[in-house]
Amino acid sequence: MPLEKRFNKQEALGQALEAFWSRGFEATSMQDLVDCMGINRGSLYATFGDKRALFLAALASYDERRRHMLAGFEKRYEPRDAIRQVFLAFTRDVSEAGGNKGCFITNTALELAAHDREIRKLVATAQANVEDFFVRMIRKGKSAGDIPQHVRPAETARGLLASLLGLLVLTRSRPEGTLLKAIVDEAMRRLD
Amino acid sequence: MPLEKRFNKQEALGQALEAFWSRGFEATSMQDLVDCMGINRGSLYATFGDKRALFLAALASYDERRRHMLAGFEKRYEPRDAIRQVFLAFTRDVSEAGGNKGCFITNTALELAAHDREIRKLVATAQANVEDFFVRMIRKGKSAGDIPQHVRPAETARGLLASLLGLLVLTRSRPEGTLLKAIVDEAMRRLD
DNA sequence: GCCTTTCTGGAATGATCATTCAATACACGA
DNA sequence: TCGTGTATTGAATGATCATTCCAGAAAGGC
Repeated sequence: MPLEKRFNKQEALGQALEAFWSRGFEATSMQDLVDCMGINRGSLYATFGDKRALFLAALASYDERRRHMLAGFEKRYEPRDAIRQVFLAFTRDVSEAGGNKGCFITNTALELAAHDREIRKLVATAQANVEDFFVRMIRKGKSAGDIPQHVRPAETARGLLASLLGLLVLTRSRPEGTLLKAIVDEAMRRLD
Repeated sequence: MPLEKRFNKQEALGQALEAFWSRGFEATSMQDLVDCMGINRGSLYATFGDKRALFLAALASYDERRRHMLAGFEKRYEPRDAIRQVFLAFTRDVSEAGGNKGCFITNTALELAAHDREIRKLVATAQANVEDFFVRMIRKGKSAGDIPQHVRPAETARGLLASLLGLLVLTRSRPEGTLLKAIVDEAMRRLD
């Protein structure tokens, strides 16, 4: 049997994700990645392929992590609170050092989606997942009496998605806690 | 008197704006700019300074153009329609070839604002301008009877801003006319 | 017609980019 | 203990990056 790998693939991918998430695709160099992943150049190319493939792997890993988060909220909270938690999850660590990274998928949506069909599809699917999550929660909330009957699931879910994406933009340009909280509250009033 | 410039500064800046707007800062090379601006390298550096300065000039030019747009809407339309026009302005040319460029300032918010204080300030101010525009229009609409009395200006303006920014994200990742129109309608329901 | 001044054109610079490669280190099966 | 095969390492590659620079062109003033 050959020499076993000296690094943990998932850990290294996690480090790459942090770098891409914070600075984006173009502004992150392979040198940056070699440094922050604690991996050698050759190993990086051997395990992950080229820069774009590594980026896609990081994006997929983030997407999965986020799907788990949604599933967790769906299980742990009442429908209405589950929706609120999605919003709060992104406003939470904004004040920490280097914390205003926003949402990796949303950042990618603006940087790459318009010019890269594969990435656009991935991003669009991820956004549609959140939209579907909102629809599901609204329906559940309506039958549970948690959410009033006049709320229209599909329409409201789209509106919530837009508000969430807007929040994620503001996270990077105006990372003030009070503003972001106010946006969340306003968005949630759709469910009153 | 010396040889007069062979190019029009504003036109050249306009071309640079198109390039940055479409591809962002990092993905646009000086070579791209030399090509699309129809200017020589030396002239470019002599008139605009380095890449970042040119980008800032393009951003400022876009910002001014947009302020004019808002002022025009304020003059031409009833308050409620003025707000709607802002939303529609960004969904209009999405279907055209190479048209899903979104909003230059929003694109910049995600690409650069988190790591560049000067740009963050510029972006934040531009967003605040839109927010203020919404506040003004809501107040005006309320006294004109165009917008119902229960609408709270500051809060609703923030909500509208978030929806608008979300729309601008979707413009790049899911540029489907029907989705975008639906988002606009949902956002405007805040004023019913 | 020459001088000054400004703009132009493109070559040159050095840094950094993503990617490849050959040499070395290592663990296991024989 | 020796071969086999993979992982590691860091130098090397060639392209492209932003930026500088200099020789030449052109339009006044004298």
